Amino acid sequence: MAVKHRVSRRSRSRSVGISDVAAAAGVSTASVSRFMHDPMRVSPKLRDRVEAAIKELNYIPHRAGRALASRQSLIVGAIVPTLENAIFSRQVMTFQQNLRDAGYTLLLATSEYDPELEFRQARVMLEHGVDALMLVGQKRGSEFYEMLERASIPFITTWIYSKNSIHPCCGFSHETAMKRVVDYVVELGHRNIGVVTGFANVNDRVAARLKGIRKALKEHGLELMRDKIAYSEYTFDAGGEALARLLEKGERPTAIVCGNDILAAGVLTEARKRNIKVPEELSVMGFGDLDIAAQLDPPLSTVRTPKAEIGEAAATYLLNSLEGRKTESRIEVDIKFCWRDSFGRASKK
Amino acid sequence: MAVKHRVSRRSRSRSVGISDVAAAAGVSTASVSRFMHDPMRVSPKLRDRVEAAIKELNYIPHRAGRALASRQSLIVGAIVPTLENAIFSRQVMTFQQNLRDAGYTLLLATSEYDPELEFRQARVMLEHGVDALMLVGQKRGSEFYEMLERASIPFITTWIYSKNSIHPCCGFSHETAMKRVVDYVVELGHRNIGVVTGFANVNDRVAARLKGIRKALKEHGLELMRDKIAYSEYTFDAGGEALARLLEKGERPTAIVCGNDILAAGVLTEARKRNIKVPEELSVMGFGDLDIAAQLDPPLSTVRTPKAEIGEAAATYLLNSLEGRKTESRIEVDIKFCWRDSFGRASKK
DNA sequence: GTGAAAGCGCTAACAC
DNA sequence: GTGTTAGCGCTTTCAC
Repeated sequence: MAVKHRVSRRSRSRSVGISDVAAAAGVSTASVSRFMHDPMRVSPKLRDRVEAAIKELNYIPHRAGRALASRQSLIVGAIVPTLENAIFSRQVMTFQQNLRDAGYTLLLATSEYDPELEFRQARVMLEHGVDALMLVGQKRGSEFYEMLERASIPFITTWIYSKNSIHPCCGFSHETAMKRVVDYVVELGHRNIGVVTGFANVNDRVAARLKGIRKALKEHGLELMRDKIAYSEYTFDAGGEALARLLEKGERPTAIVCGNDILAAGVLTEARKRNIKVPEELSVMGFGDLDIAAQLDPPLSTVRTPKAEIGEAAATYLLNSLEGRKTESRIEVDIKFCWRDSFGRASKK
Repeated sequence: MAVKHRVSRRSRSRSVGISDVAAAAGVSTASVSRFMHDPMRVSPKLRDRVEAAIKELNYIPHRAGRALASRQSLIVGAIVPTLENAIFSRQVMTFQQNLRDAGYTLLLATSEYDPELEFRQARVMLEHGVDALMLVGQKRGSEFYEMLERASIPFITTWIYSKNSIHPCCGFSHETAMKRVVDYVVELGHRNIGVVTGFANVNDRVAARLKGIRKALKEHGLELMRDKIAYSEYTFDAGGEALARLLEKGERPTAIVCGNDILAAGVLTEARKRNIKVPEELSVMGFGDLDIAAQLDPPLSTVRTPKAEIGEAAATYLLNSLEGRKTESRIEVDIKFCWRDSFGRASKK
């Protein structure tokens, strides 16, 4: 069976092509091509014959040929860090649906948060002749953007927004988001705030969030001490361990701000394990608003990010660019703060 | 900006191709091609010149050309129902990683559980000349399989397993899985068992699970009454509503068996809302073992399915087929029953 | 080991 | 409206 495929690919009796259809219908290949793209451009008589021939022969056009001749692959690429994080899988799904409705197909790769790998994947996509490309984040070497420039295809960076962004982008300001969160956290009386976050060196969104946190604290005359930050992988267990590390050092924080909901869930569990009451003794804040956030015990306060909207807006931007339509290239989406039971006022000691 | 792309695509000063490289290196295109595929097949002197030319010109080979000439796209397709369900996004991610390591790229589409759409997506993939295809489930019209047959590419159906499967497959028997679950549930003393499940008419795995449930009950002299089944969308809220519907009818079940963990989570929440104690008054069983299962309150009993393993095994099978290696085409993966606090003995009334 | 040249399946300019 | 034809960028015989 396995062998069959290999053999058959090579020696396959040249599968039916446009010329076979043309011959069967007694027309030229050009007419078949015209029929394929816009049936109304050929006469009814011819139309029927071509249609019949296509059905008869089970003709499936070969897009590689088409791509070569028309310089359009009708493929759009997307590279996301991972599909294990629901925010990206949701984004990709919506992206794909919108592309499909416009006749494009999705070439998908994951970078696993590895810049090196992301670059290689992008290169492969360009080799495949993608008509456009969606990326996550903006932090990458200049060779990357130069490569895109040379390919001169539209691309967009997502989960990033700044009015003055150098590149087209679609997202929100992580800095502003966290600034606002922490402003409110301080307002609730918290002074000793711990942070559980992903690794900032690999991910520009994490760095921006930290910046926002620091900014807010500074404005309130506070400072984010190094021993109040626990860097962690984006897993449930790592979140719990991160809290454990935080608790080992100095005075216990009254609030923990987390880089995402998975980490926050881990923190919640670890807190329960240690008999620390949430939110009475410890307030916990997530980020992302995964479906699970509201189901946790206690329900998790978090920041709702519009995952689907980002996927859709990215698709819309790229499609507009491809079709030559005028379109906004710095797209801000709304986030929402969801205050649930996991977060409360600072306990007065 | 938008316009720029369109214009530039059409009028782009023919980007650098293999002949440019050949010219720059003072060799034939054949030699460049040889160098690309196996540097050792050209002399060291020539090798250096070609390598330099490629760097110099930033040459990026165009795979459409290659695909046309070599009859290999180096693209593999995957169609899954959705990426919103973590089992599929996990599977896809692993699938993609394994493909990438072998030099293939992933073309991805979702069917949204719509057979019609799945068929169209599959067709598009064949148009793109995918070298192989991964699908979910086996229930589809014969035109579908005939189309694949004509394309004569290897494909595999996943989340399905049967020794005697007509098509290559990789998964487990949903029927056996649920039979074993229910056998045990009955052993725990449950006689009045409710089922919250997805829609069986669109999904062969759901149907198989129901079959397994019925079979187990029958062996124990029980029967699955129609009013003990609640069909539901695969969402959290729908799971809760499904439980509500079940409770409206007749005597309250002592156990609820769910089609997946999301539904089960909804059931759990609805039960709490109604002050029904889990597991004392109502036992709840999920399916799939998502990360959240163990975090729910109480921790959810469920069936662990090897999502990554399925993605990997599917990739391995397809790659083996493509490379002409002998390979098992009916692959069974192990599932594991996770008994956690949400499930207990039937209460004695 | 290397080059020349004939396509792969399709589109698009041009001529009718 | 329709057909002819010259490529698109690459691989792959086949000679040398």
